[in-house]
Amino acid sequence: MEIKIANQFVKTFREFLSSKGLRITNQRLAIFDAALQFNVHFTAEDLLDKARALDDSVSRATVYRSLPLLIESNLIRELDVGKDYKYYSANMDSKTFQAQVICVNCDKIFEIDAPFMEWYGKTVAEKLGLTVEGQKLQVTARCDRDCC
Amino acid sequence: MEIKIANQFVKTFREFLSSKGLRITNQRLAIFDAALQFNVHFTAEDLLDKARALDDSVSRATVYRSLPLLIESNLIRELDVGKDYKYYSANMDSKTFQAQVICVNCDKIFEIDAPFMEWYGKTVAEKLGLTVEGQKLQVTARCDRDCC
DNA sequence: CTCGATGCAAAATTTTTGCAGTCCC
DNA sequence: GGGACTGCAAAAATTTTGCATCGAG
Repeated sequence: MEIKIANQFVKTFREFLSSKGLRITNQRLAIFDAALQFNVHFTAEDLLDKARALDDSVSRATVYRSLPLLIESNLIRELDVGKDYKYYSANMDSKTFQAQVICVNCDKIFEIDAPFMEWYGKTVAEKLGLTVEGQKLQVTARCDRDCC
Repeated sequence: MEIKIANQFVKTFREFLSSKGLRITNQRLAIFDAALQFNVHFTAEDLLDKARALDDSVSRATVYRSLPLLIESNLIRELDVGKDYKYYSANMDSKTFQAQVICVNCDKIFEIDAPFMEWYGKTVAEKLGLTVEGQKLQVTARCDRDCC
């Protein structure tokens, strides 16, 4: 069943590429497959490693060139939590707005639904006469003992 | 009067350095003075330029080594809006929590009071059993025509 | 076949660091 | 005078890019 779900996403990805007139290459498929294998957030370098396990011809450059496509296709989300590198995660169709809680002790990232925020940010931006494109709420926190 | 206010902050900075057993050097003073001259957000490179106008012996390394001090002293705030470099701004004692609205058209950063958010983020993190260290709300938006 | 896509390595960009010399206290 | 501080340039670290080659359609 897991595999069926993954196949569903792969199909969506292939359709996205086709609709944009982009080519369906082994490398792009390997990178996307690799992204789906992560249960937690991953970095570009993590993704390169796992993609190479599927197709060892995948290069770092192609990973970096593919990430914007995956984001544009809405199948991957980018998470900038203020580190020098970015995190990514497969976007399993979570429709509601999510806030991130980042633990400074264990570096774990919790994502929690915060549907109210969407309204709040929109209201704030519209007061300035701007059109909202996106928003994020990040809480930096510290685990006392047993969070990890 | 502007100058008097600035002098007040400079005094605070000198006291901060002394209390930490750090030395009061011309370079550190020039960098801090330069930071106070900005009316808008600035980057490390902006700060280097302006600090060099006050003391041309200031090096890039010293700017980068001073920024953490200025942040720790609570006289400067760091703003990571997801670009590859960071923004900074003199922290003129704004006590309330502020959200940032970043325009993708003109790159302008608006800061608005959002005191409610502080409570919201805290509540969310505490539900996870974590202690809040800090938080930020960022809205990415687009100006239609006359915002800049 | 054609042109988009890739791999490689070099470049770019921001920030950090090692080291020898400087100057605050 | 001693050790914190600085400047310089090289190093880090992540991401981007130029170019020759490859391969999807």
